[in-house]
Amino acid sequence: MSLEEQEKLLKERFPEALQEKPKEVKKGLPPLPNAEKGKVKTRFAPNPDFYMTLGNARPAIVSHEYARMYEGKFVLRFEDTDPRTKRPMPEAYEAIKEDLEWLGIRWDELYFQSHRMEIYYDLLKELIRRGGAYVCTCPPERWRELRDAGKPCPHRDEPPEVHLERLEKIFAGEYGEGEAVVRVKTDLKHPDPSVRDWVAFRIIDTSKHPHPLTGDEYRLWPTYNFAAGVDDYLMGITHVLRAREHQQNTVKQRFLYEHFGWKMPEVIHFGRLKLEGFVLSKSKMREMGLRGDDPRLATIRGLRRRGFAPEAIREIMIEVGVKKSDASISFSNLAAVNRKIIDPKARRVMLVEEPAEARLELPEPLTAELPWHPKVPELGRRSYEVRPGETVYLEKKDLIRAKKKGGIRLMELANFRYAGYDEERGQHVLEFESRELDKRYEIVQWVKEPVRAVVWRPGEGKGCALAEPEARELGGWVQMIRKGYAKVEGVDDSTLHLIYLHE
RNA sequence: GCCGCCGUAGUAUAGUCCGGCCAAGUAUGCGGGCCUCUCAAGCCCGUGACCCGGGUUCAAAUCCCGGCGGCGGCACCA
Repeated sequence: MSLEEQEKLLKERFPEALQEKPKEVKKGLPPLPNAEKGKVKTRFAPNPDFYMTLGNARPAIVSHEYARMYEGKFVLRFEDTDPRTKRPMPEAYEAIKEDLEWLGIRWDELYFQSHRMEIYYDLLKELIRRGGAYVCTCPPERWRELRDAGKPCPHRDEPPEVHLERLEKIFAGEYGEGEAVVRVKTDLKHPDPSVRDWVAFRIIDTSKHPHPLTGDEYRLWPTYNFAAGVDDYLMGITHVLRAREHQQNTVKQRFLYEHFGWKMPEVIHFGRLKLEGFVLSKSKMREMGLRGDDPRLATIRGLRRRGFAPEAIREIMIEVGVKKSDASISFSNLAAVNRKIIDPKARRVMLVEEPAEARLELPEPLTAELPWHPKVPELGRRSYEVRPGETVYLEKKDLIRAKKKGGIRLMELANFRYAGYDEERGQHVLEFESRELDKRYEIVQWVKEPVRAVVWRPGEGKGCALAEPEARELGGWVQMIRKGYAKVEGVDDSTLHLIYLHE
């Protein structure tokens, strides 16, 4: 039976079987496990050691979005507990907040871990009393040997009082960096050696490495696993969304939760994120030695300056979601999402990058009326008058094609016959043909009495161009006609600065 | 090396838990067309994927086993 015959038969006998089922097209993030409306609490916990990057935007956006979806709460927490190797960058705190706000992310609660040290110390003492942690003064190499052998260090089984005493000595400054650490008891036979009695606190000499917020006030600092683990509980976080590099940390933190008798939040790990053509790693970005808002950077402020809309970044992050596999965002995909958002706001501007002069032979002056946007009349219009014999600038390429085709149409102005090249004056000569739109000819942008423009194509460099005079008044997004979208940086010395965005 | 996670079109994602409505959806890209004083936007048509090999089953993207591939972790970083 052919498909058609089968369909016919079905239609006759069981018409209900052919009813189209309304297929739910799910937009947005998949549901969260064990989530209840009104009770979800998520967090974004950046280390303020650099500007926020697109990579950071993923946990920030999905965490915030989940809180919003479930009408829950969202926490912003700065994890600045390493004044030595990942020393916080003082300006990063405010920069990250600004970037989050720009992305449309509002937080219900704000914390700085460096201001929570007393809380961590109290909990540490409690943990020691419970026999869940100990102060270890073994030399690192010795400890490593024991760990690899799956054996306890001599301090592990000492009574809590000994450790509490030693802890006081640490506070009193009797131990230097590396001379003592606090370890959480886990499983000495755990297949992953790094899980075995992991370090919860270490000494950092803040007289040499002052913390930007607390100076040298504290010298015993919690590690990520202690501080984040404890805070997620204390702050009532129900769902933790973080990258897969934290998978082992979840294993480690589970031991902490067991010692305290706490319930672990749901933890979701997602894969690595790549953006075609960009470096996403903070350390590599730092090495590049560029300003935080350089448009070549995949920092939030870099993308912002280049012209990406916050909605576009949000949308793409929600689309990518929280899968465990790695995701590589293609630039054209990001551009497409962005284009849809900015296109209605982008005024069309005529700009010539490889200019050649053309003299217009006209019987009488002509005026071109150009709307700033073909579909959005509210954006207004401007007009230019051209007089007989006046010089305009066109793209070299367009003039070459005009020569081949015999003519050219200057946008909204008129059709011209290509009448040759005036060697003496170094000008192409275009002769007026007609006003009405002539589809035989290519429609091109043109400029007269232009203003200087600099177009910065991130990754390629800056190039000079000539822009129509009215362009001086522009701001925000523009579309360089036939070239692509750009962001207006500003005008100085009567030069218009543009950053090329995408096609 | 050891431990762990993941493999759906060029890219991203839906479907995988609970096998059949999947002859695999959507977006973007790409090709073509329509519309349009931009090569933009909009509209229409087309293109293109279940990592490989076995097994279970009437039926496998989905369950099982084995390969292969990618990624992550193995810090007194976060």
